[in-house]
Amino acid sequence: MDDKNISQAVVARLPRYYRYLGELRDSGIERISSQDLSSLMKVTASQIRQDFNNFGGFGQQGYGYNVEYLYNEIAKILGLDKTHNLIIVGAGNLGQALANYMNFERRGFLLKGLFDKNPALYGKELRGIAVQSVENIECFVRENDIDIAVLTIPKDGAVKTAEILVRCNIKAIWNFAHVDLNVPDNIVVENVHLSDSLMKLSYGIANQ
Amino acid sequence: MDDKNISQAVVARLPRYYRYLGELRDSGIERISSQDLSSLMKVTASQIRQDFNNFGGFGQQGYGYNVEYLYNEIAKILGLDKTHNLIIVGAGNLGQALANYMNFERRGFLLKGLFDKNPALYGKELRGIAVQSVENIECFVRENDIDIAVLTIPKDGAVKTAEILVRCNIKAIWNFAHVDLNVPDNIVVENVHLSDSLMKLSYGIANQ
DNA sequence: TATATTTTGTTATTTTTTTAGCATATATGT
DNA sequence: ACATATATGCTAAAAAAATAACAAAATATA
Repeated sequence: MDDKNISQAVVARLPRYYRYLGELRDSGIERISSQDLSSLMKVTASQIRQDFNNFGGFGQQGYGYNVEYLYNEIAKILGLDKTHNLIIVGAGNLGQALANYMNFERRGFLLKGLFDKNPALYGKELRGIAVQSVENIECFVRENDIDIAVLTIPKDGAVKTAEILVRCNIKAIWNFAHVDLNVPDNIVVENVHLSDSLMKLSYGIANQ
Repeated sequence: MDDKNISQAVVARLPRYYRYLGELRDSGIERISSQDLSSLMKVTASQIRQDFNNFGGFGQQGYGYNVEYLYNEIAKILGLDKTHNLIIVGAGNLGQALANYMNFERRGFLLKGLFDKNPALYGKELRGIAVQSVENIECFVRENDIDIAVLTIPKDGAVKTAEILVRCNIKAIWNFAHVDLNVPDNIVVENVHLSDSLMKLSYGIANQ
């Protein structure tokens, strides 16, 4: 895209801004200043202005930011104005939870396929999508314009599946497996390491 | 605990060190230098040494780090040498996934209770634990020495439940709800905002 | 319409985090 | 036992991130 050197820290804050702006919009608020957003979100007004300015000037002096406009601009920055086709690999508890939880569909993330290596699950339907064999991943991804693969399988399978997905020119992998995937730079990997998160929590308890 | 000013960035890296050290240990490696760990983990050796030195000197010049020893020390730092009792509030797909996935038990996180507001689920058992009414949370937490509450419910419920949990002197909340909980400073909150994660991924696609 | 107030965008400063450099201690090899 | 190679812990430097400061622009008010 146009902007080049946006730090990960900034990107990581965007979804939270997006969430707050959405709530403001839903409650009918039309405009907000960085100062007011600051006290609402418990971050500095300066950081808010800096963050937004990484992507251009969305506000107006003396007025502040138009909530609806800013909300939509952030959506565009996050790529939420486009739809993405995704598959879930691993139809166990977590995979099913994500498939069913597809609140994501509202945001343009469309579930197109479900895969598992356990034949007992083949044909089982979730949200109208039948589970099929992991053998089919390669063809399916190529033929159905899949952008995102969600990996909810154990680590060995995740590593192997990632290799297949790379061959299929997948754009991004949402990785719930407890392993670091080694893929080319042009493929986006977003890790959700739940046990890491729980350990951070544990650290917090141990160190008040 | 003893150490005071450990940055969040350092803490966030500890689980990953722990994971790699565990794998090294399991494959029979006895010692490792920061340099070798560096190329394995793709972080600088300097950062590795700095990180560990926040908690004391675990290595030896000319030798490196003893894998088993370091692994155990990090476990202590993360509080994994103690057990924690936890409850899951919200027995929907995600709650069930986490309950069943309790690989966490190996690390000392013991599931003690399951709660939901849907009466249809009452009595349903997961890993030998029966789902009960959210009405019972307060008593249960007080009487069963619960440290951690996992919130896998929608945001409105999460906010209300958090208030109850604060009254019960819960130590930590693992929050999967899409909302920022407002609790006193002495209560640890670890957020897992899956949609934030998915948006970061989306950003990655949009900006290659 | 003029004046005071608000509030951004941007530059400057401070703080935090990461990386580099090196003296010192240990291990290894001859 | 001595010399050489390793590799930490720590200090110093560099880079990145967060915060503060403020001029310029727009709004609100009288």
